[in-house]
Amino acid sequence: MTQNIRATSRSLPIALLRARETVMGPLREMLAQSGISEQKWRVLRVLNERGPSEHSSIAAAACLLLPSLTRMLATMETEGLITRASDPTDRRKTLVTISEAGQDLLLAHLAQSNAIFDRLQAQFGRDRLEQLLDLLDDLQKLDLGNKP
Amino acid sequence: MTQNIRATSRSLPIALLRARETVMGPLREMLAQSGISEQKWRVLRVLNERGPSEHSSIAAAACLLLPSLTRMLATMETEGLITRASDPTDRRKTLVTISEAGQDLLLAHLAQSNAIFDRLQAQFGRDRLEQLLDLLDDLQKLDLGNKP
DNA sequence: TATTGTTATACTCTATAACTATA
DNA sequence: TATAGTTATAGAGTATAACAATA
Repeated sequence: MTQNIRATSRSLPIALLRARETVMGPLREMLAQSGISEQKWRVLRVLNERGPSEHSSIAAAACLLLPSLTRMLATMETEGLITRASDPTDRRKTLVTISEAGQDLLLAHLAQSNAIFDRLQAQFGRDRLEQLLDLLDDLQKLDLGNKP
Repeated sequence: MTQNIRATSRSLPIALLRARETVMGPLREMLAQSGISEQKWRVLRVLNERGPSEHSSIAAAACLLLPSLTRMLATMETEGLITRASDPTDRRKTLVTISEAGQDLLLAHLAQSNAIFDRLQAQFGRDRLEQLLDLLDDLQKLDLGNKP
């Protein structure tokens, strides 16, 4: 066993991934029923939260690369989940908007999604969950010299 | 804007992912130099920590599916990073061991990896980082009724 | 009959670069 | 010349199911 290497449970990337896999377990059942991928779910959540948005801004918020997003949005448009229109003030930009059907999809799974969150909160503790979310939010805001 | 839906920054799966992307930024440069994928890196870390391990155990610890792992290990064996041998006490099982070359690869990037961690620790605060790692470790241990 | 792992298959996302169009 | 987004392409990982070997 090599020395000086941090335990994997104290490796932040690995710890974040393991925690995420634990949380995603029950959510994946829900997503399977909804018929959309985890990535598309994030895009809908971001659009619902921010309103009409540019591709770059969606990609950053949903943790996706622009080329991935481009193709996903094309599919989502044919599925009627979003609409696209070019920005009149700068025609290089495209503004993406969540459709009624997209909002309905989010709402249709809201109860189930909240139930999963509540169960997690009950097991983990409300205060500690808030504390964790605060720490994660601060971490995400750090500038580590990437994201150029 | 639909009501009653949690802000994405308070969605645990999204918050975990965004935090992870922030942390992975500088690490990806390191991995690009090492020539192996993020997934293979996790497998090496797990093997280095646990010693000879079965596929199922590696898959769970490195957050990979068994079929993905099977093919990755085949590649890693030809690359000389690991060795495989069937368990003499139960010949269904395969024991995977990190090779010298695999350990050397981890060690070759240890200084760089530690520097990245130290920079993060300096910006985020040592205590808060420890607190975060503790919370993540506890979260990962929860039984949410998945992982059957 | 249950467990461990492999193979097969289809699909999605990732990653990089080259390209278009607008500014 | 820089920016926003698209297209092209290759490849890697994901997800499911079906299968083999062993227990």
